[in-house]
Amino acid sequence: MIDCTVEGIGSYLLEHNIKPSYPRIKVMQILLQRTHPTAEEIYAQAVKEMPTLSKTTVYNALNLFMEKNIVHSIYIGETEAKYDIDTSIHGHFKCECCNKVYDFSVDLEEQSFPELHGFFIRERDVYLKGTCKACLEKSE
Amino acid sequence: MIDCTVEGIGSYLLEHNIKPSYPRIKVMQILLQRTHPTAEEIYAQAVKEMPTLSKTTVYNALNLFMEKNIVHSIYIGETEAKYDIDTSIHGHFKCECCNKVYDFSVDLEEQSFPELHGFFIRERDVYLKGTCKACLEKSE
DNA sequence: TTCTCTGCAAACGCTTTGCACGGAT
DNA sequence: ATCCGTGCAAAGCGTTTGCAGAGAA
Repeated sequence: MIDCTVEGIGSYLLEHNIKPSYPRIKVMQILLQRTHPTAEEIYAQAVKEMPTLSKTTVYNALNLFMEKNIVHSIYIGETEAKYDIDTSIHGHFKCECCNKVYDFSVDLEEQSFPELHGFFIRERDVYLKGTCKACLEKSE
Repeated sequence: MIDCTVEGIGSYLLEHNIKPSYPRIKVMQILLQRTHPTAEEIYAQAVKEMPTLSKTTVYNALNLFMEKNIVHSIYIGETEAKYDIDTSIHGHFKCECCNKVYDFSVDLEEQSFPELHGFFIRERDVYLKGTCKACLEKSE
C-alpha cells in the first residue's frame, strides 16, 4: 500500500522514474483515494486546490502513469475512460442500475485458451455488466 | 447459422421485430461476412452498392440491432467500436502487433465470483491483448 | 542555457442529434 | 393523414496536439 502523503507519493513516483511535480502528486493522490475515477472527476477535485490546473495536465499525468504501468485504464459501458491504480489482474462489474463499478478477483491464469496456444498474453480484462445486489434488493 | 441471402436476412430481422429495409439488410449482410467490422468499414463496403447511403443510417441500423440484442459492440484498444453478430459469450484477443482481433471461447460460468454473490450478471466480456502466434514467429 | 512541465486554444475522430424529405401503411 | 426510415449538416464529447511561456537543473 502506498503512503498517501505528498512525500509518500513523491517517492513512489520517483521509484517509477517519474518526476514528482505537484500536479502529478495530486492526480496520484486522487487515484488512491477514489476507485476508478474519470479524468473529469480527477480534474474537478484537483482544480479545487490548484485553480490554474488544466485538464491537459491531468491527461498528461494519466498517460505518463499508464506508460510507466502504474495506472490502468478501464472502459466499461461508456466511452469515457476510468483510471485504476490497481494494475493487478481483476475484473470489473458495472451495475447498469446504479452505475457503480465493483472490483472482483478472477483467475484467468487457470483457464486455458486452446485457441490462443502460442500467443503471448500481456493484458487481461474481464468486464461484467448486470445488476448489483443492492439494486436487486431495492427493487423487490 | 443465418441464411446470407436478402430473403434469409429479411426473415431473420422480422423474427426480431425489425422491419427489413434494404440498408438494414445490407448492414446485417456485412456483419455476417466480416468478423467484427467497424461502422466505417460497414459503411465503406455498403456504400459501393448503395451510393446514397449515409453513415447515420449505418449507425441507426447498428444501434437498433444492439437494442434487439442481435449484435454486440466490442471496444478493444481503440475508441472506435467494432460490431459482432456473435452474441454468445466468447473472448476477444487483440494482437498489438498486427491489430487483428481473434475470437476464442471462455467458460466464465465455471468461475465463481464470491465477491459478486447475489449479483445478476447479464453480460460478460473478456478482452486480452498481446502478440499473436503469427507475429511472434515472424519476429524470430 | 537547455530541458521539461504546464496550460490555453484548437483540432480530432467517432458518434449522436436535429430536422426535413419521401415512402409506406 | 400518420408513421417510420433515411440522410444531410451540425453538434457533442472525451481526448490529443500545437505551441508558447514558466520553471527547474
